Amino acid sequence: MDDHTSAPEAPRDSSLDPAKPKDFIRDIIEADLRSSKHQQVVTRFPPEPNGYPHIGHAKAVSVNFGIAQEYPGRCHLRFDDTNPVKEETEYVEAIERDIKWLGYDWGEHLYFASDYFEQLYQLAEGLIEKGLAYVDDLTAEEIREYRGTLKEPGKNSPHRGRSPEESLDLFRRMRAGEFPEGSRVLRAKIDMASPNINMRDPVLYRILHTHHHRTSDDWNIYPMYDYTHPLSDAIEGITHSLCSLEFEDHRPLYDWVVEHAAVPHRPRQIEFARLNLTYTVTSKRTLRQLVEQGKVNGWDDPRMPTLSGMRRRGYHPEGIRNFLGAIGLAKANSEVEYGYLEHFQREVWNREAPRVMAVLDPLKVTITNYPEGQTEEVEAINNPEDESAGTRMMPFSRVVYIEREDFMEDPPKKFFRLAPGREIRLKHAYFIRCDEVVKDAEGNVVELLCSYDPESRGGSTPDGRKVKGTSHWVSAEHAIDAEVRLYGHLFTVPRPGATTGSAIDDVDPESLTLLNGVKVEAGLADASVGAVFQFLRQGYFAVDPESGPGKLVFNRTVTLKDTWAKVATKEGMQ
RNA sequence: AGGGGCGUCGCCAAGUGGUAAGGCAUCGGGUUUUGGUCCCGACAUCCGCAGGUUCGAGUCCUGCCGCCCCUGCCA
Repeated sequence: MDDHTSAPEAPRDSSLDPAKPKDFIRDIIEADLRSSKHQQVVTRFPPEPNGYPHIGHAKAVSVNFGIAQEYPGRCHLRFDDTNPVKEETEYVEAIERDIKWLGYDWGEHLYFASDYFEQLYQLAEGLIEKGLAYVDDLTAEEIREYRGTLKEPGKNSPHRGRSPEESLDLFRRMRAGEFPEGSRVLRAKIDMASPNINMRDPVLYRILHTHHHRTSDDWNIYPMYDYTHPLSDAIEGITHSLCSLEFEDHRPLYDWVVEHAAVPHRPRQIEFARLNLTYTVTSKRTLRQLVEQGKVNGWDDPRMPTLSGMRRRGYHPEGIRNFLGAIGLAKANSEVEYGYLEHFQREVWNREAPRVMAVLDPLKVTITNYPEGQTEEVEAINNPEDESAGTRMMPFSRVVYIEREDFMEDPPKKFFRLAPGREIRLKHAYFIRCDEVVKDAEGNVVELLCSYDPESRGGSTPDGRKVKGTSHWVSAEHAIDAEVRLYGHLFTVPRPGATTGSAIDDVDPESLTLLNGVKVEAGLADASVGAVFQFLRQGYFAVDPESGPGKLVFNRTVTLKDTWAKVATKEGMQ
């Protein structure tokens, strides 16, 4: 069975299609290539290893790796590990695994900002020597006060005029660990009156006596993002440093650092809008709260927008890539409908997923004119979209289960399924007619007594008569039990937290529905974890890792489109 | 006393002065042993608003309006 948890082949270059409109970033890159400003494009994906990657990261991944693949150049995976208090090795492993799963490859180009700590330090000394950086003794609170506000300029620190010699000495002693955390920082000397707050002598280094996941206890000072990032880009020869909109204000600082530190290469930062999805949240903080407060069952809960959650839910990386390609790349803040993501999942699974019969809410059907004790096998098509998928044999016998919602005692006009006196087809098997309805003491329908037409074997009759409905079914004697988990949106509102102020308050406590008495084809018994099937007329379902010998658990990946549900809702029937 | 961005169909999004692509959704219809898939058709006289330039403006100019981001020794 298909196990898509292994790394797929490299994504296809649909974007090389000249008919497909390009985005503003690709326009810039093509111009740079045409003018020979660059011979080859070099991008980078720079995650901080402090959380699990989610669909928002996937956009950044597909932008950076996708562009590098198209032009073609290369994309570096660089962990931005400059803050040891928040970062862990567990996350770097998760990030590497998820990028591979998405179908991208950094080859040899795996880097850590911490690899450059020594180099970065030397460049900082250079800045101090040139009088472009100084050690400041102000407290964090004082620095904040001196910074001014959005509308008022800041004022110079009393230590700003310190000589390069004195700053250098202090900086070296900071490195040596002579000072406590928070007592001093290294700052760039730029302009405390700049209208851009990022340029008001930003902090370059802070003292942190913290163990680092890679450099251990080698360092007592750690460089800030605004200093580390541009220099790492420059060191690696990144040509286009693509990041999200909130860094637009940092670009002057990015350029300042690259210009004044002693590095030869000048990368260009370009910003684009990050992905927002309705009914979901992509803030690491909120995601962490969901996990820690037990609102979900871990980072890979199928309701989570994490890539590990989506993988467990049965999402196909190709569908995610196609989605990301379809939403485009622009600078306008936007919010994409969740259903658009689902569309691309249906699109790939419709093509790929084997069809199988599973009855989610079983209703017993006894075929009264079918010989007791007899079993026969009918041939079923595995995938009408893929002839090479072939067929399989399904056991048929006197007692079968059909979906409870496929029967109505008193059907409305547009209901095409089974009802007293009506005939439907059991897919790939026979026509059956409902003769009698059996109820319990409370009046609930517990069983249907039907008769079948022996002439209709395979699903059609010699007389050519039609039925309006076709149901999936499973032989009672041969079916096996499974647990099925149905998922709805994790949140009750399209914009979690928008009105309540806290996304956690908008969590839908009923986003998970557990189904226990599900009856599935016996052939599913040895389905491998991660495999995805189409449960006929129901949707796509993925085998959950919690499955084991004698225990089958499925996660609903996405439903099929359901025109009937739409009609029924409109008619006020359901 | 601010600075940086963004506003084209319900949701994304092309468009780079020559008379509004495409996808999703929606609405009709056809095919169908999945009310799935597939196929056909409809869906912005209009581009945040108001002026102006031009033979011609979503694209240029001016002025408004609205939304997002920035005052971590986080990234």
